[in-house]
Amino acid sequence: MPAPTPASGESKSRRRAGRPMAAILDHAGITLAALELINKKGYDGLTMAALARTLGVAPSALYNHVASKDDVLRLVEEDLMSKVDFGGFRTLPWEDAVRQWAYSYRGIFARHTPLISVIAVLPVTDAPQTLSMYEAVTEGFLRAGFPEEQIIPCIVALEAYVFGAAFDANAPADIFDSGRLAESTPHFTSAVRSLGGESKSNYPSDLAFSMGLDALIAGFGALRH
Amino acid sequence: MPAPTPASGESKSRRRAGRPMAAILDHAGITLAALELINKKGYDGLTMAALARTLGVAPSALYNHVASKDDVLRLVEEDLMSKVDFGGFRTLPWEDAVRQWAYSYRGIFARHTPLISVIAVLPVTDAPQTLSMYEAVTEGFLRAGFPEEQIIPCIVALEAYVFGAAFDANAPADIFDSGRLAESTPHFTSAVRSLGGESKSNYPSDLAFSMGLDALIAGFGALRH
DNA sequence: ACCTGAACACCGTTCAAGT
DNA sequence: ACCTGAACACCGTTCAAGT
Repeated sequence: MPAPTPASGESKSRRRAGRPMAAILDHAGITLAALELINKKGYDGLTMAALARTLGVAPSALYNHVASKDDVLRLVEEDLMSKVDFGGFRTLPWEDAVRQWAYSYRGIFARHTPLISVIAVLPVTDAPQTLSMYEAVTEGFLRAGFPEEQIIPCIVALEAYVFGAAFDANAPADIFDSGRLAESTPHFTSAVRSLGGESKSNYPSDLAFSMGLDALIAGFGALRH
Repeated sequence: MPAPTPASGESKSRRRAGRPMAAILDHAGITLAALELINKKGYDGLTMAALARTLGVAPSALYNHVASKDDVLRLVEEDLMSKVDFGGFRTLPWEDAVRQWAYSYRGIFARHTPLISVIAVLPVTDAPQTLSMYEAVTEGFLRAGFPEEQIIPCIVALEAYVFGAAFDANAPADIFDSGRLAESTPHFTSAVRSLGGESKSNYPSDLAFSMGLDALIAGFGALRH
């Protein structure tokens, strides 16, 4: 966990007496502090008061730099988007690039599901990191031979799948335990039992994610000319 | 919008002076009132205070019937699940049944996206409506010739896709407007423009949903023996 | 330009007191 | 058994007053 140390050339110290830590009150500093808070206490712990506390200022001071808490969430989202690995679209076959991208995308947002409702409805207009991801992915699809007008729908569908799967990755292992109602749902209960134990991987939904992703890649891949 | 009229045989009137409406304070009544509130004011309008107001009681009275607000959300979720159309699995070819189910599922939860984070992590143990849907879908997959151990992963993947797509259905039409940054993302901007106007359907994400669903159905359908 | 401190209008939840 | 009313510990946000 990288501590929010101030940038290098601080001539006038921003540190105040009695404050444990100095941090720079700009978008980058706010983003860093928000991520630190989320990692440490989860999204319930991300309050404007806690954020201000981390930064060593009064809560109201934040409103000189962001318009609202939603604004903070948008800053965090942009930072996360820049961490999604879409590099494969310049180096790998299309199928592998999509797979790498989707796994990276899901892995990051599985730990940030509260952002998904924000992203899905957020116009991309002032989100440069998000836009540069879309640009790279679009280029990858073009190079792979997709008709231009099919590309955005493919990306939208893949993203929907990734976001939905990100929620599943947080599900408890016993999510499909039918409990007392097992005897009234025999086929379902048996199908769940046939899956076997939790030995295979970290997330019980990993097999499902892999299967669905394969189907999407195969189906979309056939659209290339 | 069905008004929350009291059940038929009310011998002692529950109406209080000055209260516009009577409603029964049980799980069914609370669910109905919550749905009415959500339809009228959205999820921001669903507060314990507003719910109590609708029901004509003090907020604290609700806690004699539910443990928390999350409990209320679970009641609403169960009610919505009972409205998802999975009847096709007993009457239609597998492909058509999946398509009908997925469209119905998405249509309902597109207007209840705040529930998705609750559902995705909620053990199915005490959710009879949800379980009966899973049972019917599982039966449909078995009848269609799926190996038992493939069924749950297929359902999980389809559900992930449906939930993700439910978010998209709420996106504004201009979500992909790259704005001032258009010239730095030429391929993406051009791909968006090639989609044409909004003439085709209500939701701009309908084409994407249809394409992804086709791919999942084709890919999974090949697993039957 | 940017901060503080007080205040506002809410939240969900608890609990003693009533009937 | 189930309700009321008061209270608690919070929220996000605004704004006059300072520097």
